[in-house]
Amino acid sequence: MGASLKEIAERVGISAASVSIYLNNPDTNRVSAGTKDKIDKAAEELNYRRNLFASSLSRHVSKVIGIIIPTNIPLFQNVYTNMLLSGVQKCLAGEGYSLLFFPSSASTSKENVREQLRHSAGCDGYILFSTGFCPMDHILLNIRELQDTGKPFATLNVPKVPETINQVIIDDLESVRGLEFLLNAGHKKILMVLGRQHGEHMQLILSKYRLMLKEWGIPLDNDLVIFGNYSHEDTYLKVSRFLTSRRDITAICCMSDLMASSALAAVKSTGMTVPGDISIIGRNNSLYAVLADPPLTTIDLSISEAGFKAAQLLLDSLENPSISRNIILNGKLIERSSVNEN
Amino acid sequence: MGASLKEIAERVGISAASVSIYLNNPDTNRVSAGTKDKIDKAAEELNYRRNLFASSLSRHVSKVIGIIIPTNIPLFQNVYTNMLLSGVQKCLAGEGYSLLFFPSSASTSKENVREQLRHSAGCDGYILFSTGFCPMDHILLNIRELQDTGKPFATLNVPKVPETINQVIIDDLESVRGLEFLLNAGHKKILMVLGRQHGEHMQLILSKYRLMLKEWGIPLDNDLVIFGNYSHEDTYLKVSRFLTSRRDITAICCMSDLMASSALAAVKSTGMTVPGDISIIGRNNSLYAVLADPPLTTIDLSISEAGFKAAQLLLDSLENPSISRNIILNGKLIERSSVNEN
DNA sequence: TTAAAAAGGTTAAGCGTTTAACAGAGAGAG
DNA sequence: CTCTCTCTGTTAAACGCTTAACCTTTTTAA
Repeated sequence: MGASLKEIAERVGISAASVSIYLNNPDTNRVSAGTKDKIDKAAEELNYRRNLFASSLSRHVSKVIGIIIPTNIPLFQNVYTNMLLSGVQKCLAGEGYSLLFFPSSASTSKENVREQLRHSAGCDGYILFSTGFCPMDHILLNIRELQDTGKPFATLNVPKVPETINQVIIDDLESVRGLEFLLNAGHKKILMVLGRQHGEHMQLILSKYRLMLKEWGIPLDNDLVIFGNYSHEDTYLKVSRFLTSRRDITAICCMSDLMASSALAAVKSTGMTVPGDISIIGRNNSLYAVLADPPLTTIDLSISEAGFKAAQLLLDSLENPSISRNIILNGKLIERSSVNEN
Repeated sequence: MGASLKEIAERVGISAASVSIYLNNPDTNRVSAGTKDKIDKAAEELNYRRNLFASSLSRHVSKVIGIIIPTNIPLFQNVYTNMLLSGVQKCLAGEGYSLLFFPSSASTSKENVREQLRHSAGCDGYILFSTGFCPMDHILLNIRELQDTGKPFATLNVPKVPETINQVIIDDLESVRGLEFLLNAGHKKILMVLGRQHGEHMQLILSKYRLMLKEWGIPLDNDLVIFGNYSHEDTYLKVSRFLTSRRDITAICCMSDLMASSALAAVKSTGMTVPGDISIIGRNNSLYAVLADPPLTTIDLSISEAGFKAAQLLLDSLENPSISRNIILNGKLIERSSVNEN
């Protein structure tokens, strides 16, 4: 198929080595100007393009980063993950790196990562994404697998990862900053709309939640916590069902803007108003929040920035594998019009 | 670093070939049961994982598909592209293929694709995405580049590609089906909110638009066409500005749900109601449409299905490079509550 | 005039896997 | 007792590219 260096070399009448030398460093003085022209011409005519794999094999460097997302639900459907990816890609592409996404059919995050890594040797490094619903033992196993590759890697918002590992995390306090804001605004009966119940992330958030209620002297009411799966249908259904039985809440705190938008729709469908009757706060500062009516107060988690930084961390440790860095990103509250004082 | 076959072989006391043979085909009878166990043990202990690049080089097959998106604006930020990607990935991952995204710093789509392809030899095939704002000559050049690789490829919603090329397209009529629906509902003064003005896609849509107006005997009014860049801010601004000068329209037809949501916000901000004063129709059937208030009538383009099919096409032609197929997908109208009879 | 340096290459080994071809030892068939 | 399988391997080349080391010939400097 594609022409090889050797074919170019033959056509020009020189050795493949010379062609390689020139193509990899056009300014070289080990190839004469005339020969350079001939190489260019031959390469053009033969449609030469360098074989990434052969080149990587020889150089021990591939300029390819493996993206490890420990789930086999379809990729590219989740705003949160997409924003992370966007940041990662922006940084990596800027430095000339390619991104590789591996297939995996395994359904548990444990097996899934193992399978993705199985045929991955050759990448220069990896970025491990958090999916939010990995239990802690799986997380630890995933990290272990990654370490075993012997390649540098960084984790992206994976909770409770040892400090010796390159990581960027979005401070967990942020998860309840929305709650804090609502409490400050005088709300006492607040419905929490969280993500998947099992998974380390949610456990952290839950404990923060309980702690904060305690600080404010508000009694725990387990009915006021809804676990969901971040989808619209699910959230709409659960919030609607909740509202048929109880109307005493004055605010809803959601773990994503999408869920906040769904909650908003559910509230509106009962005839209640936002923020008149019920205040709503989201999280992520995604487009969903700005497009909602009323626009949603939310927490900007600088998600794509987190992705960018994780990629930076990885590239750093490609240069200097011995150092490892942790970056903690803080969210900031974006006030719009979905929250009233109570 | 990562252990190699040779290291396993040494530890077990056999040749690397045997290890390879066993690992690639665990049922082989060219390795004894005892040896198999030893290999497993050694592979486990040494954290062996196969080097994708070396393996691909040797086998002439990599199980890697290159994703070519002719733009260097950050990836993973556009719902439309993400939905396409999602379908592509779902199909490819299901068949054990990895996805490779190449970097490129070039800003014109022409140079951009060339650069992405430059170091790509080794992939089994490619999928070329449409960005919607490529001019025709760039498209043709891109296709040419792809052909020059000698590898199979498929194009995904790239307009006017020769029939001999694997492609899935979303029928262009769909682009104006929203318009048709509004006309049928009795609207005559319809604001069109389109995408980028230059680019083959938009030219096609424009001509369909003009044709349809002519059929309905409605005079052309160039002020009723707004070109945008698919972003919220831009759309909101342009529609708002439009509404300050003219209020005689009864409907808005948008090329994406996001733009429709932005238009909706702009309309609401003037105090007018949807669909009371102005009807709005979107396109894509994305979450934006279902979350909007009122939920938007839209055109379901089965985008992720298009991605899936393109991947299927590619895999087919990996098996049988001689055949090529075209798939045309039709959109269907999803009626919700943003359009009134006029 | 001579030594050193520059110019313009070449050779050959190596990267980690795969695979066609080969081969020795034992078992079973005739 | 020989022939042919079957088992269980091994060898060596190949994939396409890179790179350290080497080699002429020509130019330059002193």
